[in-house]
Amino acid sequence: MSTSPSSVAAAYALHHHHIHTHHHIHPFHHQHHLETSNTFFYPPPPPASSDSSSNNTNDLILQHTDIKPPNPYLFSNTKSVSPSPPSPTNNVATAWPVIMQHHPHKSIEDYWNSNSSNYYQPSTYHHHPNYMTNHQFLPSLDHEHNFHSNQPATSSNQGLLDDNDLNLLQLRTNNDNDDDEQQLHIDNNDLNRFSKQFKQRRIKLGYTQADVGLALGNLYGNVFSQTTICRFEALQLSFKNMCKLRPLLAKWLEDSESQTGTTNSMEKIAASGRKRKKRTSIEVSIKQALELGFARNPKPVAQDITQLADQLQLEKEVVRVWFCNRRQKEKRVTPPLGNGSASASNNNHHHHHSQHHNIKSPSSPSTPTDTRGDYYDYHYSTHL
DNA sequence: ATGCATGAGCG
DNA sequence: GCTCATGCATA
Repeated sequence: MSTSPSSVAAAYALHHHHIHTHHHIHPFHHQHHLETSNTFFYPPPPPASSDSSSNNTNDLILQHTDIKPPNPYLFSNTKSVSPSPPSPTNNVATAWPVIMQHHPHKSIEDYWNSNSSNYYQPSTYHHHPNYMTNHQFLPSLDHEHNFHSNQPATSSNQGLLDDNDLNLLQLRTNNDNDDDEQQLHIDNNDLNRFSKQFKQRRIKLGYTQADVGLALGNLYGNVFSQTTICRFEALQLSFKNMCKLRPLLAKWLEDSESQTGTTNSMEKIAASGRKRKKRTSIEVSIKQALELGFARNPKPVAQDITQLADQLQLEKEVVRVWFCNRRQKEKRVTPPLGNGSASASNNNHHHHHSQHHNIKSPSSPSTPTDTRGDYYDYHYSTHL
């Protein structure tokens, strides 16, 4: 089943070709409230209590109101049609040879204001008609425990499941009401089994991760990237995030398996907003130093960050972001392995002490709308 | 598959 | 500035 019925590759190739062929950085920027203008629904954001101090619940209750009816007005079916184009990523692998190296004491604004080659003209899903910010419809969930999974989940073929597990797609419901009264009980075991099964069946259907992400957009109004689908399958998202995505993916799987040979097509609308900073390449030795710093103090204050950045000859912003990402990593359902057994399961028990203390800058927030928020243009490439 | 990055929302 | 969801670009 090496044939992926995807047409994303072509779209990717087209888009990237467009990137390094044309230059379209001009000052006139359009209105760029894309999220709101393209959003079908805009429920009030959840309380978003994110810290472990907030709640303790053993079972997650998921409101089932997030799944939207199919979105028929977009795209037609191309499943099992495309002759399996080459991998999208390989086409552009060498387009941007320059890796930005460490550049201490340089603010991000300096980069934004310079037109050096440190910035890309990014492509983004944000311009897909079905794109929406997921903060906008996240159910409020608790998730400060039930963490104890140690699934490898990185290779593709392990833990094969048979079709008896189909019932995983139908979650237990507490209410019989069809539309909005359903509540789903999800725990780590659910997620574990579902993610494995999902991947297995996705592959069986001949879809790539990217296909799924786009199909979700066409069906339910939320586009997702290959990255997100990949992380879902590998349990590399937060518990809450996993629970949010699970119903959508379950529904997609159902639909795809029922109507074999119909529906589902994918398409990528290439567009670009502001340029994206090039990914900083951090040396291995530097990373080790950062890890040490993280072990010492996972939440360094600004001063600590400055100092560390100074020592390591990195931009402060890079260090700050590194710590942010590192903290997020700790919160995944499948946390980073390696370091014995220290941090791997610290989400498992119901601790309820706040851990936000030294993270205040009492004087000035100073960046309510930072200077980075300017889009340049939007280019909707005429695909194919 | 994953490293660094963006942006929303919250103080 | 943080968290959190998410993704481009790349290994």
